[in-house]
Amino acid sequence: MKIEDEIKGRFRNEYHKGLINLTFTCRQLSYEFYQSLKEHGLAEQQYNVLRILRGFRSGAPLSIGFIKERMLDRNSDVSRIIERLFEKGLVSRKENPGDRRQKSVSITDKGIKLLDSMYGCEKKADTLLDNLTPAEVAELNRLLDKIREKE
Amino acid sequence: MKIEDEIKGRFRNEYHKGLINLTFTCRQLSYEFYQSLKEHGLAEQQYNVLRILRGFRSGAPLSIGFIKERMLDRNSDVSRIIERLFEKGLVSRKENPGDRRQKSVSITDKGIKLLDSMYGCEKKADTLLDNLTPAEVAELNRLLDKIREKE
DNA sequence: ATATTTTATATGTTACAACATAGAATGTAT
DNA sequence: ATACATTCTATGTTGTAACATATAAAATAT
Repeated sequence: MKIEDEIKGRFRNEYHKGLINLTFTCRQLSYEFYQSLKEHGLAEQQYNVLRILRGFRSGAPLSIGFIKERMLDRNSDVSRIIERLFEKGLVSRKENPGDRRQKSVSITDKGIKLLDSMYGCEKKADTLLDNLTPAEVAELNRLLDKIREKE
Repeated sequence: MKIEDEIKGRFRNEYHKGLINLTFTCRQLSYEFYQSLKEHGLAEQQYNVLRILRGFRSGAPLSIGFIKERMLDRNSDVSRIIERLFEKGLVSRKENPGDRRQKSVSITDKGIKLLDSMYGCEKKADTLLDNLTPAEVAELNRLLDKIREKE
């Protein structure tokens, strides 16, 4: 549906409309994805952290900072996200003897099993932009990259 | 910058990349906008509510539900956002005598003055997509509308 | 070796999203 | 008129973002 019909409001100009459209679309997609995560009891950021832990399993254990750098939001509050995953038994966390400032975090077998059972969520993520043709997705990526291209 | 270089991660496919790119770009834009709001002591949702209250001033006072319908996020916790604005003296809030379930909410003079002093924020919002040409913004809007076009 | 700076993480605060539930007022059915 | 359903708002909970500050450990300077 056109954004004008979804939002009960008017736009000052096309650029304003684009901004609202971006925000609105993002929010809807994130909501749809969240619905598929919810049944597994994971919040979005917890899922992201678990995936990083699984993805870099060969380099495990990882430090909080290493995980943080790989989050979409680099200011993510990884300490507390790990804390919640730890309480659920999905990750282990110990002091790093080599550098006692750091924590050594690893995904547990339980965490791996949970992620494996969530393959459908990964599939879901890949379908969220399904309405676009490959050429359109490429164009979308180009436009988004360009938006962020500040001098 | 291309999303591949901003994110320390790999993408399963173009669609996955598009989704991450959307999320990442949105987050960056929202952050930039937030920076311009911050100096005025308003959070993003508080600003949005104030703008709705000013925009529909002719029909004031408004109910919580009316405001909620006009928020980008229709599940917004308007009760508590209004509560915070009320504490700052930016809105008034009384029981609606016509329907005592409802609250009658209006923006105060102080609220109007604050918004007037925030004209720069409005300008800021209009520049966030400045890197795109008008044709590109139109194309972006078309793509975003199409993404949401589920049967 | 001691002092200073930097790094890694934790913690506290405010604002919000998403959700569930509760309560009062209103509308509707009988 | 009374029972039931619906509407509107408030409130409680969990998870997170953004920010500031704290603290311990490590690196560096002197």
